[in-house]
Amino acid sequence: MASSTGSLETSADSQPAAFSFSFPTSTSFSELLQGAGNDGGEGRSMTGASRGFSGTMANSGGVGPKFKSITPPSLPISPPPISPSSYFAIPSGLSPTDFLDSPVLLSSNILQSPTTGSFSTQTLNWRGPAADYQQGVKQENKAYSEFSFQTQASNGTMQTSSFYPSSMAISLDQQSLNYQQHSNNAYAKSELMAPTRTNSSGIPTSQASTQVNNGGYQSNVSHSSQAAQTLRAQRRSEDGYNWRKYGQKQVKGSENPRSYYKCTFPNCPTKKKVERSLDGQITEIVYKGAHNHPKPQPTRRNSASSQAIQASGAAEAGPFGAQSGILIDAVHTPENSSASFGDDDVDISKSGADEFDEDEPDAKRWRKEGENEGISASGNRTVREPRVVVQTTSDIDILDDGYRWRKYGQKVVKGNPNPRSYYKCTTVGCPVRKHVERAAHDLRAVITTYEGKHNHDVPAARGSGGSRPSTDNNNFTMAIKPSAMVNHPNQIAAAAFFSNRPSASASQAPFTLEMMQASGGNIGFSGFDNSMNSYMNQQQQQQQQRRMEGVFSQTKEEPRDDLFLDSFLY
DNA sequence: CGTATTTGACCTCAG
DNA sequence: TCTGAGGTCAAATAC
Repeated sequence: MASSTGSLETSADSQPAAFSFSFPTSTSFSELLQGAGNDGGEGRSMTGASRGFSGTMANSGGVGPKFKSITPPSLPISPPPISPSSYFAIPSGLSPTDFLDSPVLLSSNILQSPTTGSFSTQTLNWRGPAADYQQGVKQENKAYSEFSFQTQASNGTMQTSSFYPSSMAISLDQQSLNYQQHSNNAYAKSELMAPTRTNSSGIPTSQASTQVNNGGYQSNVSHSSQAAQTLRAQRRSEDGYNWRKYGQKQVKGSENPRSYYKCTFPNCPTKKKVERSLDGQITEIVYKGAHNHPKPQPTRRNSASSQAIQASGAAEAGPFGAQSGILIDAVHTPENSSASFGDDDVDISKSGADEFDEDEPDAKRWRKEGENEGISASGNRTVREPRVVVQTTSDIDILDDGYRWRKYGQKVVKGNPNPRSYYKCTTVGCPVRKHVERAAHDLRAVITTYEGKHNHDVPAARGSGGSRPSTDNNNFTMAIKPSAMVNHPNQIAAAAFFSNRPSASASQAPFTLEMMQASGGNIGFSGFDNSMNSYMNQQQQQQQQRRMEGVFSQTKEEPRDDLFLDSFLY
């Protein structure tokens, strides 16, 4: 779509409803795609900025994103999304908003994907390191089941690794709040500062790097014909992490081959699968598991960048770590310069399909995501922006992320007796939505799914006298048990920014100071114990929940797209 | 020569 | 229990 407007169609199913929406950004997805073009890197990101529900946007096809039944076209994806959940703290003095202002967010609205290196990744983290912490080292299984992009903090081992910035070297024990905050802050800063990062070869890695001007992905690096080596290099560093391809398969229902990658870091359970169109464009990226280590240092950087890196590294080391680091380098490096990163960052949103695909258990998502992708409403496969899907674990609680939300629907979805409430950002023109639900297996676990990217700053923090949330040790926002999937890079990013502590999972919505206070301050540290519960006791959680709800309820008004949703929901 | 990718076979699991 | 699809393994191959 050339225009920023897209229409969603529900799937054939029963609800024919369709609706249209416009994206805030001027760049069309298709444009983004083109820009992204072919760099082979998974890194490309596309992003769609805001797609609400995801639909895919049909690019050229003109088909709008589809919702549920149709294959989820993934919307925009940007480069790897950041992990939604990354938790990191915002340095004092900085507010989430600041991050928003950062090139990364602003520019393209695109977040990189966690894995790919795109912002998203960083921003979003999947489960935070917390997960790891919690369970000690968590079993891959769990990790996997949860979701992907996490930036986890690191485990002790990793931290000591030479790869990481000195700042990163922290022992597990240190994962105390301070540490986390420290790292988080660093992380956050780094992100702010460095929107892009470079790959080992000095090329901006990840999508971001590859992207170019249009905000879309750039394919500088790899235009279709790039050498395999180039591709390899990119893969390794796209999102700042190193990946090893361990399989490729043709997925039924899709003409696009799906490639499977594993993080090469020892014992890191993170995996990602990338689906590319025949022309090499990434149509979908799904991350699974959280990195349990900081992001590897880029091979080259200038002094300025090195600082950034360090910061990032620290951040990465933190809970969220993993993904985050990506951006940093880029910023400082010439290569990175502005440009590109937008796309990467932006990205991701998950396609609406996912979101609304409520019927599908998260557990299956990893598996099913690939299917359907790229199919336009008409049934034709279209090139779409890759979408990045983050799968998170269910350990997390939902928190306030600093934005104001209006509840526009609620529904009990299949497989979970707990109602899923649906919220929409109350800012006019902001397409971001999220839905929250408590896990069927554990009420303490909240699954939050974000969709779309905020096209505005974070409103004044509630309870903070109108000031933005800060990250001071005393006042920092943290994400608590976010669970679920975060699709949107943006959101993820936002979440990440808010959160300080690595929580068990990644995606989470961060919560505000107010919430923290409410929780009695325990929250921060709790994540290390058991996987599911770590954080706070139920009461606390309930309190938070109430607060959140209260917050939500405060915002009102809202448009009608909701109606659209409502039609689905009810 | 070392490392990463390719690719067919095998494994796992949901229906 | 069977079947099929997705995911993973690992030897072969490429870089």
